[in-house]
Amino acid sequence: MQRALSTTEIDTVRYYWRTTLRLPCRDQAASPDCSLMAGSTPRFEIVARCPHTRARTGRLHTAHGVIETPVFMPVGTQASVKGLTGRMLEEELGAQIILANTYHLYLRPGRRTIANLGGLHRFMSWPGAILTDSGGFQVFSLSSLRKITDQGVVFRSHLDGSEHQLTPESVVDIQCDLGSDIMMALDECTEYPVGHEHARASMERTIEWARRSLIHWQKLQRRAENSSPSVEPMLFPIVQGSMFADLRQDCARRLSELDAPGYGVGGLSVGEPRALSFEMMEAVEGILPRDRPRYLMGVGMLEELGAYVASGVDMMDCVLPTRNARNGYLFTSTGPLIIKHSAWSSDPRPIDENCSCYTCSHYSRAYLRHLFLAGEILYSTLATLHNVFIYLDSMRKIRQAIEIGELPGYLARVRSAQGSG
RNA sequence: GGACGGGUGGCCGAGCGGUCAAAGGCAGCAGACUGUAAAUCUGCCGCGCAACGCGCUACGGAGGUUCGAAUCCUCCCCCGUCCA
Repeated sequence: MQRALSTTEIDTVRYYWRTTLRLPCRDQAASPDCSLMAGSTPRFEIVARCPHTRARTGRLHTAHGVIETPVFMPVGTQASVKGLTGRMLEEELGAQIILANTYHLYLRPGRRTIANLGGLHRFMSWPGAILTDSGGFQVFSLSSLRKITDQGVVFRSHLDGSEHQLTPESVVDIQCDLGSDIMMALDECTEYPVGHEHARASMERTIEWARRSLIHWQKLQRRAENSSPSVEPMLFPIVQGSMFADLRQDCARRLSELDAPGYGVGGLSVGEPRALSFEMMEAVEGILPRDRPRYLMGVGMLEELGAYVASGVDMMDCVLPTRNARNGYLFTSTGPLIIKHSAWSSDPRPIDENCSCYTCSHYSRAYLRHLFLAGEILYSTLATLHNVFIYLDSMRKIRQAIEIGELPGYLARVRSAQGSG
């Protein structure tokens, strides 16, 4: 299970990415101008690089639109960003891409149901791009309900207890059925803390699974060569290695050989101190190909987004804006606001006076507090709308700051404002 | 007027001689949440303290029985249902 890729395998996979996916070759893409060469549509164009940090802005092309990076992707695990309609996501929030989850949708309503109804986009009426997580996170979060084997993961369904095996190959198949724009390879999201040896074994398995995923995906593509849509889905492998820089780097190096269209960095924010998460991201930043998007999975707090972008992250997702909204934790430009606090019981101000979201331009803290305490459904919608807005708006501002070369100044201003609330 | 049933901490409601400052729920007050088993979970929640202990006040009111009463007895005051 820990064997290295054979040269032939690496070549096949590389060939596949460059032809079928029309990826620019890595050397070309090292220069932003080259990556825009005529005659081929690069999947990821770098638009601007920050002169002071590792940050960059870019454009990631999918069958469901172009994604401006760095991007924050709202999480819609069960084909729903909880509390929001597609129109809110699209029109109020300007979201370009959201997440959904393979494990959850496989269990319910099932891959065939979604495929028969025209795929996930049509099923949930979402016109933008969809990234599907593989179920690797559930290896971590449902650890009591699964068993890892070399073949894959056997889950006992959290819904009805039935047994299901997910393999790197089947997870690609399911994501194809769903019609994902960006598929994630099955990985093992390691718990924290673990010893070096455990982390190494887990990382080796993740690499092996990534290799199998890519080869399987390539076979599927060959079979469907003639009926391929103009823009194919992408498949991202995931860097693991727990909190060990040497393992992270080894993993990044070996996954880079696969020449994938993008890379996930997983297994962070699983309980470790924040400084470690940054350290792990920084450890792999210089190793992952610079011309491919890097997706930092499951991260983070509003005030951390900029720092991760500065360390070279292009894509992020996190349940915090949606889950915390429902639980009464609202993000603002001046720090968190806990809506249930009695201090807001008759406060006419919006959640955040600097925010231009629908919620902030129509409703007071007092009203939202009332809705929260009364258990009204509307609360969740308005709160989620606000939290997701402020995340996406923050990313918009980060992109602008990068493009005018002023990211460090912007980040410093955000930091000082966050502490002033 | 009579017969039952009942009055418990902000509310509902268990307890029916000691282990009761009194279960549980709600409300209230705070905290947590990071590729979502989450509209969830945790803590506090009579008052006062040099507070993992002590003191005070408390189960409608007043007496009583008992080493000991929210729990048993007597009277009184309320509330509900039914019968006149």
